[in-house]
Amino acid sequence: MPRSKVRSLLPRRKARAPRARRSVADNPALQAIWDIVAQLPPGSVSTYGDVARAAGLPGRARQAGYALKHTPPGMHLPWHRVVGAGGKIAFPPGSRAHREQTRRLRAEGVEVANGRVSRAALVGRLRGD
DNA sequence: GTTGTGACATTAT
DNA sequence: CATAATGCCACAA
Repeated sequence: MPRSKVRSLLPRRKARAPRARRSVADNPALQAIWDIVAQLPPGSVSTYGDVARAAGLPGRARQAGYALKHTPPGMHLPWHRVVGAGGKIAFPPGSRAHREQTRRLRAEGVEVANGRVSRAALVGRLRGD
């Protein structure tokens, strides 16, 4: 039996949006995330999940983290305004990045204690509340 | 192809 | 409070 025929009998898989990228910077998903982060006002803090959702990528918090980890050189984003669910800083406690983020947040008047930002600083939807 | 990883989130125990 | 189980999905190896 010809391969073409066999292929036609195979189970139909859910079609996914085409992803014809040549580089990281061309990835529309990352662009969307960078865009959202860029708009976070000073003194406010959002979460990876919320950023992803605002970027049209619900349920893809990890992509938000990936996007921030790969911001192009020269693009200065307020990455420090993004933390994990519940306001927890995502970097390992004591790490360079962890201290840096804490420092920057405090410089904007955001209270940080035990690797957590005060609930009041969280912007937008924080489930319930 | 498969497997492992990760700046995550949610729910259950 | 902590840990585990899932779900999620792009990437790198």
